[in-house]
Amino acid sequence: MAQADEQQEHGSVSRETSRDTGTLGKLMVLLDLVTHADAPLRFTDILALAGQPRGTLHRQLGHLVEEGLLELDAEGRYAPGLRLLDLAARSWARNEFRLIAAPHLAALHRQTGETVHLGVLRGSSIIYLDKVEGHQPVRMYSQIGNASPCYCTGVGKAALSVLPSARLDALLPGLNFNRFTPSTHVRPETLLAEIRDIAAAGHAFDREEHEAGIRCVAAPIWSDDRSFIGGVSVTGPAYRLSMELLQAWAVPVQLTAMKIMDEMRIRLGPRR
Amino acid sequence: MAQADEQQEHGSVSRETSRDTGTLGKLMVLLDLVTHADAPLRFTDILALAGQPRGTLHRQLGHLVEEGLLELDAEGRYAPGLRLLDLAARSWARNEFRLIAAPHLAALHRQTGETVHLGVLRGSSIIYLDKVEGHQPVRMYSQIGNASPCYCTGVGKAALSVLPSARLDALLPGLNFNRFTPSTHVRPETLLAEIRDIAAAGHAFDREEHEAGIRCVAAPIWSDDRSFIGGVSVTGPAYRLSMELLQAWAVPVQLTAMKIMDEMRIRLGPRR
DNA sequence: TGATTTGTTCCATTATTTGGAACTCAATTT
DNA sequence: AAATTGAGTTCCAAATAATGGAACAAATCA
Repeated sequence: MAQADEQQEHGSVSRETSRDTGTLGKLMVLLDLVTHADAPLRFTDILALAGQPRGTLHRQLGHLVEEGLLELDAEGRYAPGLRLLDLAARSWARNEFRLIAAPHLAALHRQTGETVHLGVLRGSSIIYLDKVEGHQPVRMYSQIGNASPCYCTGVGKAALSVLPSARLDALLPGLNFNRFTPSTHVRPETLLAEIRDIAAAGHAFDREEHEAGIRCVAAPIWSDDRSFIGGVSVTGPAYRLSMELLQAWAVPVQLTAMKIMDEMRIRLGPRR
Repeated sequence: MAQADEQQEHGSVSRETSRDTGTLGKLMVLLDLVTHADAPLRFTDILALAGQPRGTLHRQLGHLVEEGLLELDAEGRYAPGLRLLDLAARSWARNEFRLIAAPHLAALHRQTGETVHLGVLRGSSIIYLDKVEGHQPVRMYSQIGNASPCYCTGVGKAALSVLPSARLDALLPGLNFNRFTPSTHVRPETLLAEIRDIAAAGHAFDREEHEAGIRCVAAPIWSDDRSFIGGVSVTGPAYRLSMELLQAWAVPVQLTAMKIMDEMRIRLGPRR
């Protein structure tokens, strides 16, 4: 089983590295297809995308629908199912890392007045686990649970800066750089150079690299054995957050990250 | 210590009606086991709960972990995986019903100043799809995605009131009533009687039936063919929301439900 | 009306899952 | 230190489920 070890899926790209998870793997490919689409898919659309025999696909989709992972509307279109929400809600509610971090995020928010994010590195994506923001009407799922690329987000670059070099070397070639803004990294070399600087400084900036007009400063959070890597950030509009201000906030952001790590060692054991 | 932040409702727990979804069904049982537990489970715990041969279980869990649906920590304990968050975020972001309802929920919130919920009936549970609330620090997953029983929530009882009687008759005997507060319904007869009243009135109250000190008024939302049933509600603390006030709010809540239904007919087609 | 696209069912073949047992490794007891 | 227990992992013939081609409906089009 010469399988790629651990790193996986870069965003919405198809999974070339087919995992050896038997039947489940095939079904997850379908689930990904439907959830990554930006509109409900007809049977034939999926047929073309999945490239499987009609009979097989029909049964697979039927199973996914019966389990509530997909939903089939009256017009015969497949959409992500509500079962996913229930499962995710439980996953989130109990996540130990998030629970530990929550009070520290709140404190950082009070200190800065800007939006605070908590994210985890998963493969080459950052999955946002929590955020604390102001009074705007809540659109939480718009961030929480969302997977963003690691190469153009503050939390992502901070996370990469504490990744063991072997894993970093394995991950970099697999990235497919997407130029979101003029300042997005698009070459592994420049990214790697910045990651070195970040590792030395202990914090990372997002200089409008993911979204024009949005800046952030982030610090990495990691377990001793690097089996867990994430980060915390303060984000806001560029007109309000000068680079000087962000530079000043690097200290409280790093302190927050350290407090979270300290508590993780206490609560989850120092080992890992 | 990480547990217990969540009220544990176990609505339709064990699946007696083993679905015919082959391998997927068996894996989903495991996923449910782990996500419904209130702490990470060790291999042996799951072995006891699932009642399967060790070899089989080991491979199944391995597949779930490899797909990111479960996570295995350094101490050998299984917890829900982050992949679920990503999937759910996409499911939520695109949900047509939620998107249609959102502006109407916001309007209702402006009108009442209290928390507004949007929920969908799924089996015998209400899954909350959205909420609009005040300025308190956001704990959104604490509601969104959460499955609550239908017999003791405003949205749930409103939903039941528009359920075709055949489906209601099929659903009632399967409920296992859990007395959350002194006023929780615990017998199908009294629940059925109230549902009749709700059907006549067009709105439902939650008189501290799910959580002591919390009241709400809700109205049902349904598609013509009843393939889709949900509801909208205004919720708040009993000391602030007298029954008279709730009674007065029944009108705007019902109006909100109707506006949402009107727009659903336009956007999703009147057929269903 | 016939032709075409779309969705569904069937079933022999094939591949995966199953489950008992043997094995490893660590912790605990004698 | 040796033996015992407990927890987790690996193996492989047998049982079972998935596969995919083709035939069958059902809608849509020309």
